[in-house]
Amino acid sequence: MRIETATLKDIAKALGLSTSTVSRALRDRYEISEETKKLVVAYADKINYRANPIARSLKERRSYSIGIIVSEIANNFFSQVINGIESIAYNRDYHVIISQTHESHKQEKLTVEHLASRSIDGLLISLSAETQDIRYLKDLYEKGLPIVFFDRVPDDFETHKVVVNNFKGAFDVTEHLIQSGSRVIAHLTASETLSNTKERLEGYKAALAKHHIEFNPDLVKYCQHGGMVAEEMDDAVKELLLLKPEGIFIANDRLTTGCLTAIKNRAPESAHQIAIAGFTNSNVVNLFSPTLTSVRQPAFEMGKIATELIIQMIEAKRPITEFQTRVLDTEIIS
Amino acid sequence: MRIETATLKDIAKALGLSTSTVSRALRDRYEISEETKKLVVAYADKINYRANPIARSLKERRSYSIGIIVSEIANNFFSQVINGIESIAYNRDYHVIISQTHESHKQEKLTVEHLASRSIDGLLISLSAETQDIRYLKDLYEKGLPIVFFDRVPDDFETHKVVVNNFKGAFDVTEHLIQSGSRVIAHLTASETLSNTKERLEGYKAALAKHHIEFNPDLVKYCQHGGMVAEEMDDAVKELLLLKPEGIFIANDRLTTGCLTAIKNRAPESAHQIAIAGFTNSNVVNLFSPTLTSVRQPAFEMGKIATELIIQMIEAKRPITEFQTRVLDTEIIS
DNA sequence: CTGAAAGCGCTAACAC
DNA sequence: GTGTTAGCGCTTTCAG
Repeated sequence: MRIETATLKDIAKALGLSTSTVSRALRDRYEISEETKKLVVAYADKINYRANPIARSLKERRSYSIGIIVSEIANNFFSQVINGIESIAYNRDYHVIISQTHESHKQEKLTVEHLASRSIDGLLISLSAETQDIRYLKDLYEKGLPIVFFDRVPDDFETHKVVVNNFKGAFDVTEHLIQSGSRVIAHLTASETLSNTKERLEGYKAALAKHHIEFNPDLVKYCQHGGMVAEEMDDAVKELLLLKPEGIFIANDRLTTGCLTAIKNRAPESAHQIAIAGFTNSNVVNLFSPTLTSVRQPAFEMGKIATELIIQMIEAKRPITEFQTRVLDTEIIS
Repeated sequence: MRIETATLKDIAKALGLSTSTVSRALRDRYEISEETKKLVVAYADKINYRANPIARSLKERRSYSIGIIVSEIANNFFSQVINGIESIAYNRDYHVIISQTHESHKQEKLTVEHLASRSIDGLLISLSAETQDIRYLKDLYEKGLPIVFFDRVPDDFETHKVVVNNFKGAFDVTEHLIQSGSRVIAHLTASETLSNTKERLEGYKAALAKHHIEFNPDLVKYCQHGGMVAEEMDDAVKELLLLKPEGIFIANDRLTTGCLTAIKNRAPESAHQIAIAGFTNSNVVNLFSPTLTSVRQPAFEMGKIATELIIQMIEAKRPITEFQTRVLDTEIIS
């Protein structure tokens, strides 16, 4: 439903000018006399004129808006990233359009293509857990859509990326568990295909190696659905508990809370004996019991940086050829 | 950035037809012969044609999208509502545009007006905590923008609304605290101006009255920032603890977790003596310690209903004159 | 059944 | 310095 609003034509008619003069006056172009500008601006203000962004988009083939794709907004990490994005975008006069994939590749592709047809100026995306094939993103990119990846990034795509040092985060927290006295440390992780879970697994292994603890593959459990399916986590926890771990390192947000729940339900007595650590950006970890050592990602910061990069790409005069991968440090809170 | 895509013109040229014929064929109009339709559809499929939604919006003065305004997406309640909204909207071929107010009235007005200028077909809105003046919404509404309020609704606005039974939710949970043995029950709440906190206060009072407990205004603490400012909550908790409450009933999500934190920090020894209950849609309350009795709102359901109502308004042939206020029940989880 | 043409609101050559 | 005009991609009268 379009609401009746004043148009350039209305202003032009009222002031006895042409629409182009009005348009130019409002955009403060040098060709227009100060007098006319004042006149036009004053009248536009008075009638509370707002340029129609749709018409503008159609004409200019851009929309002054940035598309954001995340798997779930009901996830502290992503909502914090989004806040970071907005904090920069609005100051630079960009709007943002947020979309969720719910971890579905199909949904992701559909949404991205829809955003593209809406003339978004750039795309900030964290890939869905399912996504393998990024051909469709490459196509859009090659046609000129600026893309910056964050968090879950593909390795075969040349553009700006913003990630955390997953290896180091995992290494440090695993070492933390070791230093707190655990030697038998389990690792609960998501699908092997995600870049960041791979890196976290490597960090875990490296910390074990450093402390001369032999890596035991049985202590690593994969949850393909990355914490979206309670049963899967419960099964994994059940099997893990049989191995009597002294510590558990969990690779992502949803798995962390899901696994905590499973342990609490399954083995309330031993829950407090096992040292649990995991990646999460929850704001309420301090309330958890059993207590949790959390690996926190600088989500807000990540959003800010990604946005600066995408705006830089959007506003670049000539195609960018030098791309950066910004790696941020995680923080351990225990 | 507009990506190069095929247009109606391209199809028309390729097939030796006019754009209007192609347009009609794709929209399956009766005037076009089956033959031509097949031809056009086949070709459109082949080249993966997608109508440009911007051009369509400009022409039709609508966008097949629904605007959503919430205070924070980093809030389980709202993100669940949004999921409910999407679940209906996408099936009915509407896109959604999500915006946050961060509880700022100014931001709210700005965003709503921007969405309106983007030709959204309808608006789903939960008012910001600051919002008093809804004149600007009335104006848009009168100009023809369908609006459905949810959660935080104004009382002087005739349209569909979806809310929870705040009175009953508060009454029940307060009674629950009483029945668990508390007689001195504090109430921590947000700004008095929000409709739902008012109702929750009333429910609390009514439960006390029913059980012949005298209402003590000192036991009610208001946090103007509704849980956005830690200090405010901490002060309120500090004062409350002096009054030795046996139970505390907290009126909203952020306050609930914030207050739990404050109690835990301030009085770890007594935290487990006090029965705490509060409104929250957190998915991880089961992990909390001290334990919490939560009043949960049917957020997903709320989103679904609001969306059905807004689509009904959007697609109504004639102006709607009969409005409903749907009241959903909360659920107590302890 | 199909085509020509106007127009949604805006911007930007190109006149003058 | 200002106006005229074309056109972004689409839908939709109005003609034929």
